[in-house]
Amino acid sequence: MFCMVARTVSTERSSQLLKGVLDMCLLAIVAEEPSYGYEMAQKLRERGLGLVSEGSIYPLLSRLQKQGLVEGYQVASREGPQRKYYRIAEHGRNRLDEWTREWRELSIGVETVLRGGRDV
Amino acid sequence: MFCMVARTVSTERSSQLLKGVLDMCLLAIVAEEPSYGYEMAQKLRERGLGLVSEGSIYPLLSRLQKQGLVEGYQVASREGPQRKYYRIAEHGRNRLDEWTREWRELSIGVETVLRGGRDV
DNA sequence: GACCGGTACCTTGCATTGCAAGGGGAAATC
DNA sequence: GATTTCCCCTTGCAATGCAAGGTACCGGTC
Repeated sequence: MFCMVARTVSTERSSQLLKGVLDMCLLAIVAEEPSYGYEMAQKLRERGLGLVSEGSIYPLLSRLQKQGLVEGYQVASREGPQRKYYRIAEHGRNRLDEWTREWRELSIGVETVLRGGRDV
Repeated sequence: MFCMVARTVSTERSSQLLKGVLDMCLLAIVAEEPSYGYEMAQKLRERGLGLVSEGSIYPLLSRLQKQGLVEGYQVASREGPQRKYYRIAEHGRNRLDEWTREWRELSIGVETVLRGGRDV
């Protein structure tokens, strides 16, 4: 009843951290194997990115498709409406590599700053 | 003359990754020892976050001050105009810890996704 | 056959954040 | 006195993710 407050990890704040990372994550999930929006949201949750909302995912997938990084196709389902699957495109795989590199560079930089510029 | 193009690592993209991270970084720098805007920009550059622009730093510092996370004070300099130093406030130190925790959580989550949910 | 919960997708309005591009002024060096 | 380095600030602007809302399909139950 009153548990909905409990695990709001810190939504407003953390959602800012997601900026520029979400599209990379979706691309990474699709690179592994084709998937559809609803399932991607679940996977993100499983892997510790529970704060991602569906409202962010669908527009993003459209954008990725428009950019030619993924390809979409319809598949019927026995447990609900049609699913819109996405698979990664050649172009998307390269982009994912770039983004991953940039992300790691930034990530290392941030850690360096957090540690006061000492050691690694 | 035409060298300004050379090291544009990938600004537009990477700047998105900074969202929600920059204030934490500034706080971390100030937590280490008091500093001023211009110097913070240099430190960020040294530590691998060269893409940060001064235009982002000054408004951010004002915000941090308004939120009571840092305190500002003027100091004369022999090598130019007055410097506006900032030191971390009690409240800021706690906030930095929170933000750091959240950042690491997210960071781990992203890595997990990038690795396809396998291993750590 | 009416209803419900889970599945699955999408849109609008909004707030936050960082940037580029501009400006100004102090001290030192030439 | 002109230039350079230092040091601060502001005004648009664009990108991104969210909340909140809506639609619709399906299988099962009553």
